[in-house]
Amino acid sequence: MGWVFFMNESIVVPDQAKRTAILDAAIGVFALHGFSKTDVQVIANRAGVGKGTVYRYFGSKTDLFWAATLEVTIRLQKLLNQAAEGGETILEVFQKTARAYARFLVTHPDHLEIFIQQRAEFYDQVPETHRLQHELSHEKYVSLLKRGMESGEFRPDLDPDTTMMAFGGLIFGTLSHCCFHFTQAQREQAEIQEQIVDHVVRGANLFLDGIVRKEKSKE
Amino acid sequence: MGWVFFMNESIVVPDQAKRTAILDAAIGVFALHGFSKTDVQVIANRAGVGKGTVYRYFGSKTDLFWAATLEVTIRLQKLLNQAAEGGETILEVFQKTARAYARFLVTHPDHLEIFIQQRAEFYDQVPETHRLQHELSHEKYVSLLKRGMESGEFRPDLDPDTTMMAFGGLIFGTLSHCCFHFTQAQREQAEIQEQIVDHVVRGANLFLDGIVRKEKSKE
Amino acid sequence: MGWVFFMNESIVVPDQAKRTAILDAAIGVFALHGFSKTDVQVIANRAGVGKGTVYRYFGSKTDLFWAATLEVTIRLQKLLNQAAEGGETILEVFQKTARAYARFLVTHPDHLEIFIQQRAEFYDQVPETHRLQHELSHEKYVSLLKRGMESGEFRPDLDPDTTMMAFGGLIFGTLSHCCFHFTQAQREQAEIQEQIVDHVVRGANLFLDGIVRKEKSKE
Amino acid sequence: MGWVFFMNESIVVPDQAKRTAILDAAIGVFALHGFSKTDVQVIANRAGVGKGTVYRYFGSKTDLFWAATLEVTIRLQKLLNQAAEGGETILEVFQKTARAYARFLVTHPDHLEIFIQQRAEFYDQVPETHRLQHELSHEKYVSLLKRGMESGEFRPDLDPDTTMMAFGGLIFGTLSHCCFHFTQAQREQAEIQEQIVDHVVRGANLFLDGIVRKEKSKE
DNA sequence: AATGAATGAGTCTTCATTCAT
DNA sequence: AATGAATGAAGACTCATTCAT
Repeated sequence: MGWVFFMNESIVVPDQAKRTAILDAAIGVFALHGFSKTDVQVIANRAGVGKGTVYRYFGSKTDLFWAATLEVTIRLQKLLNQAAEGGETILEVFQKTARAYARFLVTHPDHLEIFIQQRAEFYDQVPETHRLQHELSHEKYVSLLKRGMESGEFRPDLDPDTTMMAFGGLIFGTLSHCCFHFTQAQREQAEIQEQIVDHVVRGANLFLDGIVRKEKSKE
Repeated sequence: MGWVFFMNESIVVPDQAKRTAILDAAIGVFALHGFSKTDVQVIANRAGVGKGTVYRYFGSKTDLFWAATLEVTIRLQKLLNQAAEGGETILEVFQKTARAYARFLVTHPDHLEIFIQQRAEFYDQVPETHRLQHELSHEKYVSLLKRGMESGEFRPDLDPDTTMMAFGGLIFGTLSHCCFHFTQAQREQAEIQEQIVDHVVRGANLFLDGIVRKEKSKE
Repeated sequence: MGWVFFMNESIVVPDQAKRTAILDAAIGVFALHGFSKTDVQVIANRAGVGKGTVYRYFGSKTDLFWAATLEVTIRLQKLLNQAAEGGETILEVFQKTARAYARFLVTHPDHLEIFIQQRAEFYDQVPETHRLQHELSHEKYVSLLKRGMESGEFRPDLDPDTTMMAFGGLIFGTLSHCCFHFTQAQREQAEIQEQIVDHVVRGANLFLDGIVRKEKSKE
Repeated sequence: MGWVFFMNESIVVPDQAKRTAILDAAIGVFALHGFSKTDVQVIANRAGVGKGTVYRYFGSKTDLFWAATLEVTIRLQKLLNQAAEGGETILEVFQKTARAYARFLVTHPDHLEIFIQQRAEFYDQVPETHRLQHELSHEKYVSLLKRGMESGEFRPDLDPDTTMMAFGGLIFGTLSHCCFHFTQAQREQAEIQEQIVDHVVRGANLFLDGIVRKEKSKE
């Protein structure tokens, strides 16, 4: 699920372009049909390679799926890091991150679908590496949150772990729901995304009352 | 996903007890292995009937799955209706409903799993009847929300549709996340559920500042 | 390899006739093409059943092969027991057994082939049950041999184990060779079989005679 | 199986050392896994060359196997010729040859395995060249046997063809059996080899009673 | 000449569904 | 009505062989 933020690539393959082509095809096809209903041959066809090549690069259908998961995660993480760059206050970093997250899920429904498939088909079989990565990214945001609490930006009585989990769940869960009930066109309206982020960031009551009021008084 | 609230049973079968046995078995096995990896024979075994009987009662693996979805939905809906009964204010109705929802998902991880499987495997193939039921339940809560806005209990500037969708997504998404990262024992701690509901109901900023303040001053 | 003599059947299956049909087909096809080059579909076709049925009865291609091995072994063992029945002296029992063994291998080249395939493809992976059966039959003949030595029918200085192994190897090895170089018609000539048995039984010097006695008197 | 004794090399290849490396690797791997289960890539790896090179030198997996067979045959034949050199009587030649044969099979289980694999996988598809070579070697020993019969060393009533075939079968069959049931350490005990050869040479009753006696009197 | 990446034909195996008993 | 044996379509995966570099 949408919970991996840092990840560094290390697998070496003969032809990086071909690897990416297969991965892109895999993401598309897995997202379209779901893991189980996907025929590896279809991925091979879409990638313009032989079936054997898919297996040469990824070993098995399952491993290919995990690679797709990783790829999506990496893309997401890059985006989030970029998005957070300009943030001056911690709140701003969170807001920018959340907005980027929402935008990512909404504009890449196939990437979102990969996360959903992973949860549905592999639940408790997440490889240690993936799980570790998630841990790291979780820690990163938790420590950010703590700094916000210490600096007085956020309520000091928050439980950082639970809050971050809720934070992630809120965005991911809401967006999943949203993706399911709205058309792609509707989803892409900036307004809806904004509203969701607003729900999450402001709604989650991260900040002191005074700050809330100030923010409101700006309107 | 957790979005069907009303549903009335009409299918007639020779032996209701046997039907229920199969359905219970189906829910358990689908939840345990996921839809694709489930072998109908296993369901038949667990239900103590022949494989042919499963097909006599439900026609196909897919139809059996939809029946399981429906069953879970009905159970959820009954629970939510019961839970809401004592609510005096609209807010209370929402809170009680949300708490019951959270408790249901947390104490019946297999029921939650059914929703997840449905989303993952059948995405856009939801039968019209199911979709309609969801519509109805959505409308029910939307109209409740509108009444709350009109009566001044809630902020008057909310968009009822989006808010309700967010509301559902928040609970469902957060709980899914929570179910994935916590152990069953941890999940069942009332405190965690309460916290999540709190995030959702209060955090979603359903009410005016005054109400928030009052509620806080109670502590 | 031609080394299992006792075996009692216990597997229960719905339709014994069908089981036998598949087994017969399997023996024929495995013998014709060898284990690796055999397509299970061909066995199913020859047995007049669906491929799935083959798997229902035998689980896997490999298990089917072991079942075929067992079947051939059982048939051989029955034959040898019958053949030995009329024997009055131990020598006669051995001779009758050896003749029956030779006749079996020669008249059932496909059964012989099964033994050869087993040796070639599964060498050291013989299931414990099969190995145990071989042990038992080996013991049976070894004790027979010992009785012959004690009663004075055979040279008393033989090493029973080695002799029995050589005995089996001689017949099996020679027959294999023979089956390879002669046509089926030639092989079936009683004379050739007789000659081989003669080589083996007399040649292995199992019995006393003038020459042997002299040899002994030297010691 | 073990039936080619003369063979002259004629294939020309660019790099003889590389050819031999591949051949050695092939013998080892074919013997270890069997023909069907052998992956050509593994042979290439063990030989330290690319897979393409294997195909450049040997054309196909099957052809490589035949080349391995040939190589093993040549090595065996050389050994047998050397071993026979010192023999003064025909009997001695046979005995020395048989002993060398036994020693070869016992000390080179992988070479033996090649013969077994050939028999199991290619039965009746032996290339004409190989078959011819076998014919030649068979003739060689048959004519030797005839000379022994004419010179009075052996019984004059033997059928040379059958006897030679039995002779080969006896050694090969017994040794195969022996290799299967004994450990390598046990097999290498000179005593066991001697016993087998004894069974074969003396047991096969190749000679007149008088000759046996003479032989003994020498000791 | 040597290589090893790419290929796809070939097979095992599973399991939803049917249907005779 | 209930059963479970039979079926065969579907799909993952392997590996001999080819061929561009």
